[in-house]
Amino acid sequence: MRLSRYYAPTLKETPAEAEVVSHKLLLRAGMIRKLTAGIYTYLPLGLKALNNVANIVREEMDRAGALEILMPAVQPADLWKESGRWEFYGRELLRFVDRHDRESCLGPTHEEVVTDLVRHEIRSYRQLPVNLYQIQMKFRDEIRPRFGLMRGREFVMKDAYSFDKDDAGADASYWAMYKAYARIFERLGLKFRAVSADSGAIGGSFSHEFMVLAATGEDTIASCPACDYGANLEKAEAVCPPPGQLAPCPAAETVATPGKHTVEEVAAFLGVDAKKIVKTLLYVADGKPVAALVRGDRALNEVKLKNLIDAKDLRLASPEEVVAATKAPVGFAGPVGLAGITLYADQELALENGWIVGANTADAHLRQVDLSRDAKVASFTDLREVAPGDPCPKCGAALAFTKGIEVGHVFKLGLKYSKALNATFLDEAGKEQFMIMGCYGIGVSRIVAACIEQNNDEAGIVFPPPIAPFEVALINLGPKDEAAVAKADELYDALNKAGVETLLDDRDERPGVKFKDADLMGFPIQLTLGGKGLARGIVETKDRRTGEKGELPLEGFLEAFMAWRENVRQGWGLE
RNA sequence: CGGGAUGUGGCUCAGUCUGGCUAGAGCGCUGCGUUCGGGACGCAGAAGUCGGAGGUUCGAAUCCUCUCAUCCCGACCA
Repeated sequence: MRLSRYYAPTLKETPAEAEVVSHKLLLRAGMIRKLTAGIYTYLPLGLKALNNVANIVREEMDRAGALEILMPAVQPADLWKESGRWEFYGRELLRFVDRHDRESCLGPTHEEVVTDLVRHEIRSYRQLPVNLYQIQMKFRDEIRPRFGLMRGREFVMKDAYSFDKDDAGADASYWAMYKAYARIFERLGLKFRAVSADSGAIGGSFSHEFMVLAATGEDTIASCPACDYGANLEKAEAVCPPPGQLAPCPAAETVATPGKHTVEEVAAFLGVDAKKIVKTLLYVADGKPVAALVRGDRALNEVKLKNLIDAKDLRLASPEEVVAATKAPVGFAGPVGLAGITLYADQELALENGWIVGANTADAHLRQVDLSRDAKVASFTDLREVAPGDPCPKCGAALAFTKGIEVGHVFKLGLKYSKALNATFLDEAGKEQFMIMGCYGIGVSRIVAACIEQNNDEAGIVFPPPIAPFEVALINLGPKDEAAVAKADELYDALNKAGVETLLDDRDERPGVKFKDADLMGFPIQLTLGGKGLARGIVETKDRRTGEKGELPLEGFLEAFMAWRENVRQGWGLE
């Protein structure tokens, strides 16, 4: 492709709307343009990058035995009512009525549609397993779309669904997808990590997330440097010794703590460690107040609490609600005498006695509290957030934290949808059984953004070769010099014939402009053809990732180029 | 949805607090000339209902009310 006839409007300045680096660079490099909040047009360069990702995903899905289909974006409400998600999916499901007043929605995911498809066709265990996938535009009416392609309302997703006749088969399908995903991210040239994860609203028994590592990632990954344990912080288990016999403690007593609301203030005022204090957090779960107790120096993991009590909606109580529940201002809530509110304690709180807790009275705390004696705790379970340095649940080594961007998620769904939608088959014994499902998503458009979050510098994007819209930018510094033009055309043709996608910058621009644009757009390889080099019979080279410059002879160029290109690819960790 | 902020040529912003002449700058764009190895320079030009509606005022980009949009922080998620 010739840049002079391409549509890649680059921007010198960053549009005010962009905050994160991938969004800024995608706009600046002329890859995307916003239509409205969370909805973007892919320009030629952006689309090429997107398609490069999609094609690798497709190849690996095919290799893993999945079959590509294409399902509709518009879906009837009836199906969603049948699965129960019409009520429960929430306002992210974009609903509308058509001219016949039929309720419909734009698909945010396709469990209902595939399950409906399969239940009509598959009758026998002989037809199983089957794994169907698609690469398609999803719509989720996000409360707050943000960060450009990172969280759009419309986004390209690869979603696959497996149906198996038994649990062993379902596990095999799951791990086949897991392996395919690992291959995909390796082939894309991205640094990633697979971690065990919470299965969230989609439901199911277990799941893994694939995270692209990037300092700007929204998710925190707790991973073990010694073994292969890795988990999303939401899911990471806290290790806790089993509770022993607790020494009895004297009767609880009230102590004045005037104006001391926070754990830190109370600890400092009483001259004790925050570890001796119990934090009482009031939440509203599906409209009902609940209290969660964690040690003063710990953070509550809301996902764990939500899963424990199986709540659909969980939020921190407002100050007014706290006052209503505890009869005391915020900061003095405690587990003792909290009438009508279920208490859930972190497992660590069963290990010791003599806690300091809020007194449910302004400016007062209780000490010498025995939680089993003085309060009615419903359960002691893992509720806290893991912290860096905590022991690995598998091997005990100190966990380290890194930031990542979730780009893929594999779920073992089990019977959730097959039961809801009655997807059954006859087994060997002629007995009707529910199919066992798995679902597997990859955020194709998000990968493009995540890839840029991971690979960029001051000058712009640094695309890994497999994702780059063009692998090579061929810069002709002398677009008016016939000899240079002829040579540029010759190299351009040779590269394209050799299967190396090349963008020829044949614009009548000053050299600086061309260099800046090539850097910004992030092509892995830059070749510069200028008067100086031409006279000496060489082309200049630049590896965008390392910034390293070199030369290649014009005589026997292609061969020398292909060899050097191999080095560049190896630098990316590609085969 | 709760909290915070912003809307002024295509882009980045100044001007708004303290109302007042023809609304400015840089980038970009068009033409001409000089340039030409890391976002050139000169000259000439095109381009703005100051997000929208209503109000206050002799007079509104500026003050008031409403509204729309966008961005950031939270809950959700590929």
